[in-house]
Amino acid sequence: MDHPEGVSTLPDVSQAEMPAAVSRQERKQRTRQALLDAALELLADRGFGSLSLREVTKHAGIVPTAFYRHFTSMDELGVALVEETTRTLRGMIRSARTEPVSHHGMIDASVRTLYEHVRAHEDHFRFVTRERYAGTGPVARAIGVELRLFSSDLAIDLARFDHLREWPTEDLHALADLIVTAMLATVVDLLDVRHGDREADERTLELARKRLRMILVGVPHWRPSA
Amino acid sequence: MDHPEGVSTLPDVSQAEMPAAVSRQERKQRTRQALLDAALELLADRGFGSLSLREVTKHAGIVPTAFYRHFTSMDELGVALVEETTRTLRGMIRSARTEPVSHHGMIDASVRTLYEHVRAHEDHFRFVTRERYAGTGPVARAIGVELRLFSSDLAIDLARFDHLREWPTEDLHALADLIVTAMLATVVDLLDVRHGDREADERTLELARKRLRMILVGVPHWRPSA
DNA sequence: AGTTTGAGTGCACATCTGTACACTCGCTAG
DNA sequence: CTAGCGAGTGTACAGATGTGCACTCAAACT
Repeated sequence: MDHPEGVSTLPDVSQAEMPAAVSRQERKQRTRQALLDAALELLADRGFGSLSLREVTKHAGIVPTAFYRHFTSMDELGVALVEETTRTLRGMIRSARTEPVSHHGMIDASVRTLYEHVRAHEDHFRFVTRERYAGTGPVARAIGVELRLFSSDLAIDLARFDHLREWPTEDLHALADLIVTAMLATVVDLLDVRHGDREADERTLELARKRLRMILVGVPHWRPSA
Repeated sequence: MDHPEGVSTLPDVSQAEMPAAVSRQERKQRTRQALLDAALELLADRGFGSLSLREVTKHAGIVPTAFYRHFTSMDELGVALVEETTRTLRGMIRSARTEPVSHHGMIDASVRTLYEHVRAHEDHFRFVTRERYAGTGPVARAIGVELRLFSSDLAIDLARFDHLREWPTEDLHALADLIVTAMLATVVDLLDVRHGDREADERTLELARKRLRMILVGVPHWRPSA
């Protein structure tokens, strides 16, 4: 029972979908993706630090030594995961920007967008929120960089609003950080809700809106500079 | 070269300080503390998940199997660490409560208190901020519970202020969470500052104050309920 | 006094880890 | 058509890991 599938020389990926398209690079990239997916799945309930190369390869359906055809180390795999997650995040802000920008409905729309993207990519969001503060590895560093970029983008977007037009960038960044942090807290809350509990979902979203309102209600009364 | 120090049957702890007091329980508790200290030190740059029993015992100066005289598992050690950290936190809020409560200087005082306690117990604060979101273990759960208690305490304290006297508890909790989250973000910032960089320290504290002011400036304009 | 207790030791073992090495064999380039 | 590149394989090994077992020997109890 140790070798159930005979002498299959192909990774498990190929059995799932997409029958053809067997160019060599395509194949390689597909097992690479299998490694990323396997890692992300294993990371559902554990930290990246305690995650072995062997586990990942086993889960991906290849032999341990083949790992090095794709990454030189686990850390590199981790950084690749961050990049993948980054794409998810960028997709989210793109969605958010193409929303109605009525000053009042903006909070609701943003929270809704966040909610849908979190539910559509739970693994990615779990990964960032978990590893954000987890140690001094290249992974945490990469996440830090990415999150700072994200926050800066938000600051630029914020600068377009009336009240904020003449805030110093320093204050804008502080506000953006506050918002990002609140959003990430909401992400964690959402990931704690067990699947299908719509009531808890709605409660969490209401809390998220309340948080944002609390932050933003002070904006018109903020005296910039110091 | 495998047994450099002869036949010493005592853990490294006993060589450092406190010569006497060799009652049996005292001894036991002292190596227990050595285990906790060793773990905390090793956790300076790695996650709790990737931390082996053998490493900890080696660092504490005892043999691996002796570990079980103190904890039945690493998770239990982790929870004990959380409890230890909890004492540090309680000490901090006790300090904070015995501060001048002028409405204006309160932010400065709170940030100052936070700063001093973080610098005095960096390991503890690094531990909580690291492990807070790190996985599904008993450790993260214990931290979650403790942080929620902490936030609730703060909510009660907040209720004593004029503006907040008639806020619904729900809103109070939301505000308290916002403040706690901002404080924890500041803790992370502080731990990132390399030792002795007073300028960076002061910049971080100024940012912390700005964050709190941004949150609190909205308080008088908040319409409770919904 | 003699006996018990329990924190510590050392050895042993099965399991898992990362990675070196030599290999197969199908896609791709000449 | 043929050569070879390279993604995959299997074997192998040294080191680390958690834990069981039998032990020592000083403090604590009778």
